[in-house]
Amino acid sequence: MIDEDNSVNMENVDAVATPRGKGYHHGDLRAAVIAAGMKRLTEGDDAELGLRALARDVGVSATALYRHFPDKEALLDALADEGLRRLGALQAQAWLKAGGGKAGFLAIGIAYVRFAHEDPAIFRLSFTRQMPERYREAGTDGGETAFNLLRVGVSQALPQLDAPDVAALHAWSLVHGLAMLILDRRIEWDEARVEQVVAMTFGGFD
Amino acid sequence: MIDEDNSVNMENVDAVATPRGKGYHHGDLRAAVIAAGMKRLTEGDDAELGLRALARDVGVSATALYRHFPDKEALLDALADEGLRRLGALQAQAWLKAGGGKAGFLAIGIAYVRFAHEDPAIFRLSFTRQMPERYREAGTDGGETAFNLLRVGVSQALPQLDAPDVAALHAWSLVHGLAMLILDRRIEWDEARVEQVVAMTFGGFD
DNA sequence: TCGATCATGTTTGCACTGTAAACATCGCGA
DNA sequence: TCGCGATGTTTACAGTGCAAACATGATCGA
Repeated sequence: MIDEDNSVNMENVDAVATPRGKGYHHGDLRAAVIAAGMKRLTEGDDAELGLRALARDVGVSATALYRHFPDKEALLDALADEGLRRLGALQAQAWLKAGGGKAGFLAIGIAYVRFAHEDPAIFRLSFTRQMPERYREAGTDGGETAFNLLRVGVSQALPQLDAPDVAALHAWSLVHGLAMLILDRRIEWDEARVEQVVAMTFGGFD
Repeated sequence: MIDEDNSVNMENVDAVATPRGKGYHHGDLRAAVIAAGMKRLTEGDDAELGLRALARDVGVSATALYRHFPDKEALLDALADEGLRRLGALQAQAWLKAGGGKAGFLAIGIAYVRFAHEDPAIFRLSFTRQMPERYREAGTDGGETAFNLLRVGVSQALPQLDAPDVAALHAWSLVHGLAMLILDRRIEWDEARVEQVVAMTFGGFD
């Protein structure tokens, strides 16, 4: 149930709390725990991710989780990574649906903010967490996808730009800041307004 | 030691762990606790703000803090508020030093990001925390200062703009996103680059 | 000046948390 | 078939936020 790229195959994991084998051994606990965690993150904006609670969800003793994660932080890292992967998928989808180009670029930005609004707990967990060093070298970071999409989007949508990476960072910062401010209730969610703000950067280069 | 506007007078509060009276009663525990908390936040990027540790810093039993804060969350709220107040002060200072106008506006933005870089724990605590409802109505929020400065800066620096609040939100989102991405080590701190990115918005309206 | 009262501090204890250590069970390869 | 490694369980421990009962000392009315 874990693909070679480390992502969790969510289709075969309605197995939350459903041991595949009859008894002692679970089958694929790691995937089940991650699925249960994501479920908790999805419903209920303030997610309580206690080890014991998570273990109970899956139907297993608390310390069993230590066979698959060195500690709680590692578990949260895995959840964060999964969240980033979902975000990346949404962005790719938005890009395609908008037909690429400048419109697609704008769609990517809006998808970013919308994701934060619709799945606040996942977004917060995914980003509000110091990037572990191990991800810097290893290619396991699901978050790279998100930024790379932005970077590619910039250079494809605005090929005439002289400083594409600065522009990409600008775009990323803008949507990330918007997302965070909405998450922490500094500003209210208002899709129209978000589009206005994002368009100021994402559409205003030419 | 608490001014009428609820801010903590930090000059008279080298009294961390220094009871003013001789014995049982402390003098001004609330202020001392906040000072101790800010100290912990300043040194050491990952602040451990346990109630017991904080109480030990101040030289008082753990449960004494409950005479001044209903619970830990309230204590953290107070620390967050103090952090926002400091940020506001830095921004005001930057604005003045740059002589106001468009340059001052840009300086405000850079000060925002620099604060996040130099005092990461304070910045994170101040923002990564759902805004409590009580602050929405009451005027006790130190964070209003920060945003209001931006808003005022926008309208003063760019009076010809037709949608000043959208521009202000744009500016805020940009610097906030930059700050957060740096905090969570998604990107590295690089002052020159930050200036470039910020200038794209803060200097590029005319 | 005395004494009650109330804000402020302490002690004790409880439920809960992450996690280490020792033990149980299962699956697979020799 | 046996045994060993992977996986799961039980038990225990230190640390946490917090409630309750108690101690102290400052303040204010008689």
